[in-house]
Amino acid sequence: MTQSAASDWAPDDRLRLKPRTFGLRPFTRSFFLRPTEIVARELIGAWLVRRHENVLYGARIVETEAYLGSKDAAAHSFGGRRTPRVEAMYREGGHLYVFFVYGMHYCANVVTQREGVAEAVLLRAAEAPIDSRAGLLSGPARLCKALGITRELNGSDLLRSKQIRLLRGNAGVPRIAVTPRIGIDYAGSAKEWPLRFFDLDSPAVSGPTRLKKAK
DNA sequence: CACATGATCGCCT
DNA sequence: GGCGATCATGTGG
Repeated sequence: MTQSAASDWAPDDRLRLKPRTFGLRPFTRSFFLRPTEIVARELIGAWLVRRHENVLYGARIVETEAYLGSKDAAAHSFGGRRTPRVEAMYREGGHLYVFFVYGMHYCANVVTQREGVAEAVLLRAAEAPIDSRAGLLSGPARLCKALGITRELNGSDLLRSKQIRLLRGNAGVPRIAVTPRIGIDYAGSAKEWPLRFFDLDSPAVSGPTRLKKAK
């Protein structure tokens, strides 16, 4: 097989969690039921934690994008589209939506809003616990590859799954920048909506690190 | 059934 | 800045 499976994942030791992150606390469900752009902003600094053979690995999220469901031409659920692929986006906030793109990459999203409302936050980049500059988690597909996120984890509950969870950050409020989203040229006027958020102080952000001046 | 395309990345110029 | 890899998915016939 040429396509990677979560069960084949060989974690990088640089993602092994350090003792200072062992005390990270969980999110409440209600965190994910608020407006998606708020959740996207507040997920900067949160930790995505993965278990492999009883060892914990993880990374600190530094870049996200909000996708606003049926009114957002960039969202897979635009216009109320509901197909088997998008189904996980319709779950209650706090679940994971994983999709496959370009024949070789996975992307991971955190579902927001109540069940039946298909909005989500794309995880675009994260920092490794040891070396924040390593770049192995910079970009949505590399983030998935480094953490072994594949379709097998699609639909996971990030508050309860044994395999993958999301935990609150413990390092204070980061300085946040806001720009339009990346890679959605087909989305008409929605492509200019300011829905990409990143940690201004992180070296692991994937795309442009400043907003182009208008005109 | 056939076909067009993408929420990307890495390598090339 | 450009382009090829590579295939699941959605759409249309």
